[in-house]
Amino acid sequence: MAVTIKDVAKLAEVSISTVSRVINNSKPVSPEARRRVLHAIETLGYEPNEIARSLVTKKSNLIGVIVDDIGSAYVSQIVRGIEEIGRMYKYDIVLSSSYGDAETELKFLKLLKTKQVEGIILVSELVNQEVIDYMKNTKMEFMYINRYYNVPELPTVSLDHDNATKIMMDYLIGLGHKKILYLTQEEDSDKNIEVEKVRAYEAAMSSIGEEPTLVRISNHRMDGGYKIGREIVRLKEEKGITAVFCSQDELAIGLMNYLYDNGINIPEDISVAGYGDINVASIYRPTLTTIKEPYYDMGAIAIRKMLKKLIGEPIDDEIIVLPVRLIERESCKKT
Amino acid sequence: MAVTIKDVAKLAEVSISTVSRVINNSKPVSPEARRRVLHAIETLGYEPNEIARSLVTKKSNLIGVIVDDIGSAYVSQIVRGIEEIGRMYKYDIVLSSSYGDAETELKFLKLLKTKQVEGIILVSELVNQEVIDYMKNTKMEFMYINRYYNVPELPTVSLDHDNATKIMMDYLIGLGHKKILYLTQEEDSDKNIEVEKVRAYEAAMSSIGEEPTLVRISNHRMDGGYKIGREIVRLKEEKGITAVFCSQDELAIGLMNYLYDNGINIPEDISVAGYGDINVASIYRPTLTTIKEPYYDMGAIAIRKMLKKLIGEPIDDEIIVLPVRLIERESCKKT
DNA sequence: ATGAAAGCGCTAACAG
DNA sequence: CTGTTAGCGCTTTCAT
Repeated sequence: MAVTIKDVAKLAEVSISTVSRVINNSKPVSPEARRRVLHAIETLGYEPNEIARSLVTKKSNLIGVIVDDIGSAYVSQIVRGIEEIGRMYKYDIVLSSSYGDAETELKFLKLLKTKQVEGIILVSELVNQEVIDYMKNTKMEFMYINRYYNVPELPTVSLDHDNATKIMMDYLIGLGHKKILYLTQEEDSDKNIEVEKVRAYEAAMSSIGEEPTLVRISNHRMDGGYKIGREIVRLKEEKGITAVFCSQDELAIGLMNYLYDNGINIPEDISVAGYGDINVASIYRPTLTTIKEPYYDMGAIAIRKMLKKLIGEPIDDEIIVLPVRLIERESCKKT
Repeated sequence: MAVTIKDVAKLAEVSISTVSRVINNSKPVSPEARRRVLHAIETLGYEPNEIARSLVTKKSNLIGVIVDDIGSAYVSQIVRGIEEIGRMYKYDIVLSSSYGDAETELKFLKLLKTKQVEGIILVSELVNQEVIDYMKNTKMEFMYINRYYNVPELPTVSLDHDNATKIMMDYLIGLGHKKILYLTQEEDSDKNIEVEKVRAYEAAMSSIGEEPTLVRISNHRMDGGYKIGREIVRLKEEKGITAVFCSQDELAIGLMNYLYDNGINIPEDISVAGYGDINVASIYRPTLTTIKEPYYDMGAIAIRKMLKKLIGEPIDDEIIVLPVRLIERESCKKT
């Protein structure tokens, strides 16, 4: 059995209350008693049992984090932000991956609650009405991060996708491109952020008097971008597309792989732009011109807001909209 | 205040023990009582407090995981393995990142212990004698995963690097390469796995009657590989190097970036091989021929062994040595 | 400044 | 099958 506060008290010849007081610095203790307690702690190698402490204080110093997949590059960046800031406030992270399953998300939400986490940050890739309802009805602190969908009902940290899209389109147009293709997701829900991005894309196209060329696919991962490559090359021939703006970096990389494998050069033969700035974007050659979604910051801000509430610091209640910016690299060139 | 077992007992008009029994299915309960309890749980929305439960059962169902950096690609794969298997046994993961700081590793070790985790998996990139000593003297379950160093004193899941190196060298030699350069780390500790890899490399070179060409660098991340590119090109000219075997994929990718940026084609002008099979290895173009270190499996095996001990299942006590294999891709060609 | 005692929410004998 | 009771290790009144 591990050494407890009782053992320390006995050795130091004081009561357990006194031991507790020196551990927590909660009340004045005579120098002499403090010395003996400290010495006892030292010789016994005592370490307080946080579980027992939590039971009485109702503070677990735990934040639950449910992610889609910790193996996903952008997710791990978000978690990095959460973890690093949480640490500064002495909070630990309990991590669960839902692997895109809606039921699992809900299950973990409940499970983490039983573990007495003080708040939950959910990094999701889907929109789950059950989760929304559950979270609206429980008073646990909560923060929602979703790269693909807007869920205004839940507290979140959001990005100005409309503006970001505009910036990229302006950049491409500034480079002389007119026939710009936008590779996006299939229409599923009006919560999909692609609806506003598509709208911004179409507005930009119309501003230069061009017809939009939209390609929609269901698989927004790399292989999705790869598989659609053929179709895009066809469109390039048929419509004279000179630039492809991909709604996600993964799509862009997949597409560039297809083009590489088929002897088409980037950016000489065609320009490709991404959205997200995942890790590989700067590693891949040619490096990918893209919009930087600040993943680390998204995690950091999410937990910081949560912690402020938990700690009772004054909270800036407005919705935080993080800046997005254009990262100009090699994959797009003047036409 | 949250609803407790007492509230349920009162509403169901039974004792709290009965409630406990139905929750845990630990002892027979009359159908009638069970029905009432279940009903009460339902109407009150009762969820057991795992903290309280842990305090008495001494089972937290928590595994502490300390990693170097969750944002690192191979690390997140290991964690994925840990998390996924842990989940199957109803264990949750408490995650901490040490960011390569030895003191932080130790601090987290102690911290997690106070949180009553049942075991700790440490994914480290350094060798920390204090950690070794601490873990040898505490009876907490422990598992050590280190991509760069062997620490035989600690339970671990290891890879057969000697064999892996041999396999790669045989492959390269089979392709007709003779002047093969090995890009490795600076000599620091005899625990560095590079000592056995270098030995295997040298043996292979000597078997074909060639002098080894070793290049050592301190920075084994991507920019390290990039920066050494110039020197490697020089060696290529001077010694007629036709293939570069990099001790880590990161190095290989960095090097390929340098070569790309300087108009040198892979594999036409020079072959490049990696070690690790990190995510980008298959994404980058040309795709990287490499040795697959099974990161996911390493995490999965580590926690599985730990859980077996925790659960008391019979344990196969031998050291598990995971297979490594050659992944033949595009970056190496016949000379 | 210190100790005694109550109690956090739950499980596990123990008795019936 | 069920209720009573004693704790798990700790914090926190409440006295002194």
